[in-house]
Amino acid sequence: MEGKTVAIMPKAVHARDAILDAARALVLERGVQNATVSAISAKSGAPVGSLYHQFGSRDDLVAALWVRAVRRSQAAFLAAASHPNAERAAVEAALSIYDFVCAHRDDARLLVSFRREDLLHDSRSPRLVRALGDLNHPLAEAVSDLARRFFGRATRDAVEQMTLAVIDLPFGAIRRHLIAGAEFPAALREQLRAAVRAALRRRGH
Amino acid sequence: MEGKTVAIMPKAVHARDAILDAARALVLERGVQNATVSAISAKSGAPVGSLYHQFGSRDDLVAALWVRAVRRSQAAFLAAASHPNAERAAVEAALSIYDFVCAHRDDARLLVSFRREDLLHDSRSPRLVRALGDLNHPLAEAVSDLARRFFGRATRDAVEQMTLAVIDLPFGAIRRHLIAGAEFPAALREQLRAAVRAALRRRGH
DNA sequence: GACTCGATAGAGCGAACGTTCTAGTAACTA
DNA sequence: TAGTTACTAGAACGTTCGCTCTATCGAGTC
Repeated sequence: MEGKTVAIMPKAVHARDAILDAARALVLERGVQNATVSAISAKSGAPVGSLYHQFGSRDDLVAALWVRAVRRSQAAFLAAASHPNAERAAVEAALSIYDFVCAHRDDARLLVSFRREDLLHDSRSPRLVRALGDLNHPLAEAVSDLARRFFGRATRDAVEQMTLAVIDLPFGAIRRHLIAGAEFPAALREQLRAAVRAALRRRGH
Repeated sequence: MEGKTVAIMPKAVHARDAILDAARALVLERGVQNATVSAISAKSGAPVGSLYHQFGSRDDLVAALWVRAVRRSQAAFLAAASHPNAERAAVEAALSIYDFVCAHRDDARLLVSFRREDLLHDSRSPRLVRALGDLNHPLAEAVSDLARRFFGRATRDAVEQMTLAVIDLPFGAIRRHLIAGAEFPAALREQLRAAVRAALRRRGH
């Protein structure tokens, strides 16, 4: 046997975040299907057995990657949405999505690499379905609350309109640039703000 | 060789469109990776050999599926964008995306199932790269023209702003509902129109 | 030192995939 | 009829994938 690096380093447990970072890099490089178990193993240095010991399956590993990015992106949104003034809360929450994308490019690019639904299509594991379903609860509640405060009610239509303004429009505004890997146009943030305001103003309920 | 006039091709037993429809159904059912060659073969009735005879490879087949949907979605957009009044042309072009999604649900759902980039990540075939790259030219030209007519110029910033208004915002507005498979909220079209108008009004160049 | 136990390590398994291969068929040409 | 062409047909191949299995390591406890 070759005199391998035995006993030189104190045994370092392969950190969960380091493994997820490796997986994320692979996804951003060539798409989800490029993050194979052996590729993640090679990139992170953690052997296959360790990956299964920590994550259970490849699906769960990718789901954990997704969950981490979503959690990170929600933090700023929830903070902005709690502004006492309802309109400012809504507009700032919408822009917090834009700002998150600027500040955390890799996680944001991951979130436009595939869809939550793509993780569930097999729906093999009910635990995974639950985890991913519950993920959106804090966000849905915040949007509902915004609708109640801004429109005076949280009917289905009101919540839909609020969702369009503070989630769908920001998402649409950044997606193309994010995928292309390009810098954002200088004026984009203000144009988005105008669009969000307009989507809030028109009340159909 | 020269004398060979318009050859009457023996019509294929398994029509190209029928095969693509089968592939589309598989993608919509469980995502792109569910559209395996053998699954497409089983669903369409065309044997594997025929698929390779007609499409060359699985990548090319999926690309053809994508191209067909994109071409269909562009037709209405280009027609709407040619309206003599520049603002109406822009707004109607944006709404034509919304309308296409309502009228051609399956092709629209396909277009939000994965990204053009996911077809290119391997970039094995330069021909495929070209075909997918050229796909957007008509659209890019139309948007450029809209920017010139509406803003008076087609600078990078003006084109970016027009793209945001007539493509990114409509895309963001419909994506979530399309993925969920839900009916669209009744007021969505008018809210989108307001957002598009707002995104056009603010000029930063 | 002896024992325990969670984490490390990677060779190897069965299944599924994209692709190829060779044979066969129907329609048109001459 | 014989030949040509465009397509049908599906068994078979080699690769790669997710995952399992067994052995080992090393820190903590006695």
